[in-house]
Amino acid sequence: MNAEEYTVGVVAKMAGVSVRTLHHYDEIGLLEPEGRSSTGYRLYTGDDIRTLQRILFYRELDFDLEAIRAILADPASTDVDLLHRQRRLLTERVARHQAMVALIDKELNARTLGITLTPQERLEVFGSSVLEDNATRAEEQWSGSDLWEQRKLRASAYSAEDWREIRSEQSRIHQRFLDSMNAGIPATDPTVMDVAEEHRLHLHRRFHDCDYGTHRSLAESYLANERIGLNFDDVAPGLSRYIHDAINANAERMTDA
Amino acid sequence: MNAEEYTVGVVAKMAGVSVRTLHHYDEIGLLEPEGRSSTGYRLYTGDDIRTLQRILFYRELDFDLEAIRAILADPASTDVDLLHRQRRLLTERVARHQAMVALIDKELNARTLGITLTPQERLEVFGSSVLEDNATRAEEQWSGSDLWEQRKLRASAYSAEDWREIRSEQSRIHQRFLDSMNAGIPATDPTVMDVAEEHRLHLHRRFHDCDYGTHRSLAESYLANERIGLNFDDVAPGLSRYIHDAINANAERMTDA
DNA sequence: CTTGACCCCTACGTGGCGTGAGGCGGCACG
DNA sequence: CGTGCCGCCTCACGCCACGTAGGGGTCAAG
Repeated sequence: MNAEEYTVGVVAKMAGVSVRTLHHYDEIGLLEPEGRSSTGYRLYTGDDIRTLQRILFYRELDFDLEAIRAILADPASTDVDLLHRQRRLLTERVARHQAMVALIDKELNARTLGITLTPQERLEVFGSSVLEDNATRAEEQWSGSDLWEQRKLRASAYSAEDWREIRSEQSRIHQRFLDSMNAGIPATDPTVMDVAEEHRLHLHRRFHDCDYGTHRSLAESYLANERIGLNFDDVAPGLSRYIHDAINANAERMTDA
Repeated sequence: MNAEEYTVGVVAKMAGVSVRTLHHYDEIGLLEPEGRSSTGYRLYTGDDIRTLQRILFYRELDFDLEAIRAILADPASTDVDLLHRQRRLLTERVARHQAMVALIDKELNARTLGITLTPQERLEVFGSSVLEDNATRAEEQWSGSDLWEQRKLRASAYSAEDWREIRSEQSRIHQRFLDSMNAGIPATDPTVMDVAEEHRLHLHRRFHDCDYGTHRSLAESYLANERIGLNFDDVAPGLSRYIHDAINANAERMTDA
């Protein structure tokens, strides 16, 4: 049963990394195999492999090897803060990538329609969704992260009864969006904007501060998510877009007035 | 109006990159500023900035600088195939990142509950979601991509009238899930499983082949997306999870029988 | 006893910058 | 008119996480 000793090549294949990588980890002392054969072959045990899996996990999260070494060395340093940080980085990246997929879709759509986008048009898109993003990202995402904290905090305080109530509020709002959309009413119709306003107030009361700007960026994220075909796009294709438009129309109406 | 000439520092700030990066791009001839001032200062024009934006776009997609150079050089290579490829890369990455976020959440949850995961437990997670992922990723993602093609193909054929019909089907199904959840009926109740089965048939008829396995992985993606707080979680928190559970219960019932 | 796959180690290469060092250019303030 | 001080310039070396090449031992099968 203790015959679980593997040579580099085997381990490499199992873990999906190169032999050189294992050599490297050995060199820098990040993962030294338990033993060597009489002929100098590295012999990895099951424990080693498990350590390797942890290493690869953190590597995938974009920790550099020194950080990983620290994590492995001090079991307590896998601390919550660190994980939160990584979570934030990941979700930021996901959001950016989703926006980029939306971009690609836009380009593809234009192409299949035979409309080659002018450089200008293309750059507007890049400008607003990639670069501006890059510039203001930190700020935006911080506020975004803040919202999340707030939301979590409040959510944790609700009872099962509260949740039932909240859900019924939500389902009513949701249904009204759906009905309007199915009836063919444009998202910019005042009655639909009213629903958007209710949606905003609902979020504000139940979850987190939600001014018009915040509401707008939430709408963006609905949209970004719809583009990759997740969301409840399966349940109601176009609904994300519809709600998004309504929210924006409402925000404009309210901030102009 | 032609006063749009910017020095490195300005451009760097605008684009959210370092001055050194711009120097580097100049060095390797990837982005050479249109001109220089009499004193040797790099002067970037609006066009240069737009090129930079494209560069950063592709960089975000993990193209190396040589590949980017090629793309920029050959206008025809911004072609549909390439975009499709990039779309796939992006969505794959999004999926992986989302899975990783879910992983982090799991770890965080365990920690706040004071349950330090045993190495064993942790490795089950790693095994299934990271390493196995590494091994079978290509295959999985291909089949996933297939569904998408099918879906798009079919979706493009529907008329506005069709869509109206489809939406009403969907909204009925959606509403039934919501009602059941609000009524406190467990997701594993046969009546709810029936809704899940209808959902599956709906997808199958309207969008793409959808056997129980496919349905299950769709359920997973709903869930993965809920974890990052997007989706219609704002509209109905817990609904993703509820539908997910119903789908799984239904799939089990059907494949066992 | 050969063959071919696998292992060892040494050592240099690479990509995409970061990080000085040493020295001009420009301009606001005293 | 000097004098900071910031921003720009050009070398040029450093860094990380490996890739790659090369010369040579090892192991199991035929």
